[in-house]
Amino acid sequence: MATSTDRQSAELAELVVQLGRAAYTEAAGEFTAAQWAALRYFSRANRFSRTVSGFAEYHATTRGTASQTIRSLVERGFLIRHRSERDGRSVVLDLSPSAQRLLRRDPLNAVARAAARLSPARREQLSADLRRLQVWLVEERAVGHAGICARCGYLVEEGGDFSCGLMREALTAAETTELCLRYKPV
Amino acid sequence: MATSTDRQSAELAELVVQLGRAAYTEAAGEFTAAQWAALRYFSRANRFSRTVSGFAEYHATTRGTASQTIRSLVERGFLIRHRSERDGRSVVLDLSPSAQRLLRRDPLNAVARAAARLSPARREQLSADLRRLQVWLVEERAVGHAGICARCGYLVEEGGDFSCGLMREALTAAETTELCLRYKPV
DNA sequence: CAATATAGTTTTGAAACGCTACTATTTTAG
DNA sequence: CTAAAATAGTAGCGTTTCAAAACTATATTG
Repeated sequence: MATSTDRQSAELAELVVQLGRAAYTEAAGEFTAAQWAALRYFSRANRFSRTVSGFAEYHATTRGTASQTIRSLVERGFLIRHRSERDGRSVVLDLSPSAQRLLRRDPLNAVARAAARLSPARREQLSADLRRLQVWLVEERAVGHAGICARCGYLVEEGGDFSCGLMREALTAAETTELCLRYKPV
Repeated sequence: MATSTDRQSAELAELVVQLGRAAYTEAAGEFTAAQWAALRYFSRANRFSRTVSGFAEYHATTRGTASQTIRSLVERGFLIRHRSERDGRSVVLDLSPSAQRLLRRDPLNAVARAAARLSPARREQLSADLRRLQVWLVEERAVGHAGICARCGYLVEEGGDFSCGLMREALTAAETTELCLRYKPV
């Protein structure tokens, strides 16, 4: 039977989709949805995650497709390739300065601006609730998801210095707010 | 300058996108994202909105693309076409019984199930906040958006009977929870 | 050191999308 | 009342996206 909880939950899910679409729908302009997603990802991901496979995993697509998306951005000068020193097979990607500027025109900013109009308490609550949904979703599918070090179970802090217990490397304070694919909820 | 409000808002926007993508990513299986969106739309939209143009507007795409998406579903027997009586140019689309059954496997249900795990108060709050974001978003772009009669300014209620003040037609109680493109916030 | 796994690229084919042009109705205006 | 303009929908075309499979190169495991 269809309860009112069901209906309300379905409505909520639909709202999420609508808001998400609002992002790449309008004013896509110079980039496709996948390209915006990549730019956004590489602006937020930490050095362990800033790879082709990392983006593929985050964006839930194949490595082949991710490779193409990224190639187009590299060719146009928005992403810069470096060989990884940790792993000879890997490539690390960084945003170019021009891409950083472009991100200010990210269509998703419209959603962010709307979110900024909420009261701090509301925003915090909303953010926490959405994260909770994400955790539940991920549980159900038994897959990993990304998160920031500051909320990660692997983060080690001693005397004001941070490091990652999994990768066994030091982290700057700024890096603890970056996105990581090895994220494990506290 | 990048304030912490900015960062948190950006994170929130990204979460919304991630959750939204979670829908059509996994288990897309038999339908594409656009097709799921169409099935969902036609299962929720009221009789004034259940048209090709209606879906095109809701899904923020062109009528041509919407027409193709819908045609594929009609050909496969998931949507049924009727001529509109109100407007000879229009086509009204209804879900077939098999499509109604299929909707139980809508990948977006995973998000809905997660939402259902929230406490009623939390869920209500979350839903209200997301709707607020949607209103702000729409304001910024000066476009319309869909909503349900129960929260619409055109809804007229007299003595337990409902009607739409814009279309000047009677509505059943059940219809007041359907989605309408002529929606005007209270 | 061989076998296997992983990172990334390339090619290929299918599908999606949007644009433009078109038909058929309906609405508006003179 | 009729001509013009607007709207609903479809059809064809070219571009782009996407994913699958095959492939190279480096790492890891036993």
